[in-house]
Amino acid sequence: MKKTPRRTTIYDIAQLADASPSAVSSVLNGTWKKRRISVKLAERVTQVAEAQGYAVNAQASLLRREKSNVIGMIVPKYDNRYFGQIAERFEEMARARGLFPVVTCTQRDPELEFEAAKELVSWQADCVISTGATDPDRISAFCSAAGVQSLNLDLPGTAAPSVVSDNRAGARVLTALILDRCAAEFGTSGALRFVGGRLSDHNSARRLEGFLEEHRARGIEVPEAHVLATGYSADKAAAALSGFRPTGPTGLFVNSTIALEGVVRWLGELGPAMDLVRYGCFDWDPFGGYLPGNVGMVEQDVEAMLSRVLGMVGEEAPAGEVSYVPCLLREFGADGVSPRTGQGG
Amino acid sequence: MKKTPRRTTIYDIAQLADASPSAVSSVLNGTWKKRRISVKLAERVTQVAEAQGYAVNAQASLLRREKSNVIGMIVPKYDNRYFGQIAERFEEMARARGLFPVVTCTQRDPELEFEAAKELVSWQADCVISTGATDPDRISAFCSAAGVQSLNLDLPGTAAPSVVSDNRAGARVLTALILDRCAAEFGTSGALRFVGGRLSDHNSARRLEGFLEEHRARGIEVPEAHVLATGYSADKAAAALSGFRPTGPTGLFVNSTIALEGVVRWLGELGPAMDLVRYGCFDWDPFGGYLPGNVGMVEQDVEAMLSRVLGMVGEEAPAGEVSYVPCLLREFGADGVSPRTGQGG
DNA sequence: CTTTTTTGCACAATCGATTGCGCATCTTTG
DNA sequence: CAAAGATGCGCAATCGATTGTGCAAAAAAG
Repeated sequence: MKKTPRRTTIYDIAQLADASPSAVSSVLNGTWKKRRISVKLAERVTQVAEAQGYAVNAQASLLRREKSNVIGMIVPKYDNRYFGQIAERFEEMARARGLFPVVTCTQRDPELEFEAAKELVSWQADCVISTGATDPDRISAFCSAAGVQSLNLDLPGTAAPSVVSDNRAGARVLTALILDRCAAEFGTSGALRFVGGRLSDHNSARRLEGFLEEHRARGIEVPEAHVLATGYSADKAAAALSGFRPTGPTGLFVNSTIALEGVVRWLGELGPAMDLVRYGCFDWDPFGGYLPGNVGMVEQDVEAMLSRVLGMVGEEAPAGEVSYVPCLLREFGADGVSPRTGQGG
Repeated sequence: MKKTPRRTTIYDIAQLADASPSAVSSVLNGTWKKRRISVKLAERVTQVAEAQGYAVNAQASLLRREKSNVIGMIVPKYDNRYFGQIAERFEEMARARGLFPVVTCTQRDPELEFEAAKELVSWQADCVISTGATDPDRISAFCSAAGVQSLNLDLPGTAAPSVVSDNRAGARVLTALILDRCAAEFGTSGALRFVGGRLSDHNSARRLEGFLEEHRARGIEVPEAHVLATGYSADKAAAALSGFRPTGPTGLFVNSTIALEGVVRWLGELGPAMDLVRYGCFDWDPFGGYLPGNVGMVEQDVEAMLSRVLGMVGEEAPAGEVSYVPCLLREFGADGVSPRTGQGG
């Protein structure tokens, strides 16, 4: 355990174990049976390597190989349950498939997204997955020029295959739940308000579709003023609601947990009028169910999305193809447990 | 934009730009002035590279360099605000310092932690940061044998310098807050209950110290049965409380947001008795402030911790040295806003 | 005891970028 | 116009691991 100025290499080990570098290499990477190295030498090498605290130089190793098994993912944020789960489960599932996951967080910054993707290509990633990217097509174009596969997750693109939640169906089921609960608890069920997100965003647009669809199916008209998709931040959601003081039963469709933060802030300032409000949220958070007035949340099926996207790694698929994954609805307060699936066409 | 079977290399570019590979290399990595390459050639090369969608082969590049500027971090989970923030801010801050952050999530699995650290060394990381690691010393030993710097974050080790929150002081301030609020709202202030975590865990042990210290300072004795540090999970926290039905004013010190999930579950089953309960939580979550009965949360100062730990990269520091970072207290319900600092000695 | 086969291992080229060195050409100086 | 210096760029070695190939020695076959 002396301080070596340079890291130990297979050459050092070769010398110590009285073997050749090629023998050492094959022993340490497991190809030694095929190279007919004796068990005796293999054990000797392994021991020396262990004793020296050897770790392969991934750079040298990957430089020589043709496949890197590195799989890159860019993610906008780690600070909410959804993306946190995606990153965490992705690493786990990729590892289970013998791949080397490299995840990097790009803060919803389009420029950073592109730089990060480029960096992943530099690291010889075999595939780059763009999660919730603002400009996935730019990334796909670059990857395709570099001969690297790219896939989109959470937000679709046109230049690579995409896996996204079935936002429309999920939103419709959530809308139905909120309307039902308002009806059950208040007897009345006017049009809900749609809070948070931005309609230029694909997912928000799909959710609004589902939201409107369910209203239409019930013959409820949604006034334009009920659509408060003013942006992705707690402040913006709170600001959008700030002028509104409910005087009767009120239902909200909250579009993301970040918007939910703004909604509960607004609720807190409402005083007793807050008892007139019921809401549901698209996206799940463990504390969501304990917030007063919350009737349910939609959880996106991260596991299913990831296994679908990982199944596409190394496969050919048409560029614009979009694969929809059903969401799960978690209802609170009524029976409280069993999630029902936001299936649908 | 034709599909190249192999990625573009400097040799391809050299040919297209009618230059030598060494010229191309120096142009693309910015050292071309020092190598007296003409602006004309530099521009030509840059253009060809752009047109070909060139991205350096990081493997080849790093193999030749002596410093990689790669800085690795292992993190137990992404699924709570604290670690999510750490990962996210770490990437940002490291990048700002010209480093290449590589973060990997190890699920609190000691074996996986070690494997991940080894992998980071393979990637030629100049420094490995172990965050919340169960066995940081093992990682440090390996790194030191490989000649790689290692640092500990969140949980201290003895084989490398550590940066941790001042858990004791933070816990004491939180304890004081809960006791004060119980006194203010109920008039009485018996001993709180300490819920969640495990005392074999360094941070939990320090927090319990602060908890007991504040009680002692107020002359309040803490019955042994009030310490419910039964583990790190919502279920365990809920189970620890399940037999308990408060009959009078009750205060809880909740040790982590994961335990808080269990506590609010328990609260939900309490019915009206839940109005007798006030609690505070060590660790912050954006929805925490809206949970009924929550008087405050301690937020660890991620920014400060990271800038301190990043400041140690490349520096010599005594192995066992522990650097304590003050926490921030966020109070809810009373004035609700200004965080006061969990300073103290 | 040969010939053939198998076993066990080493040699050397290679992956792509970096970089010390050196050689032309061009410019300036005396 | 020659000598000295500056400018512009290419050559080739190098980083550490992988892998096709080849060559002894040992074992098996005849």
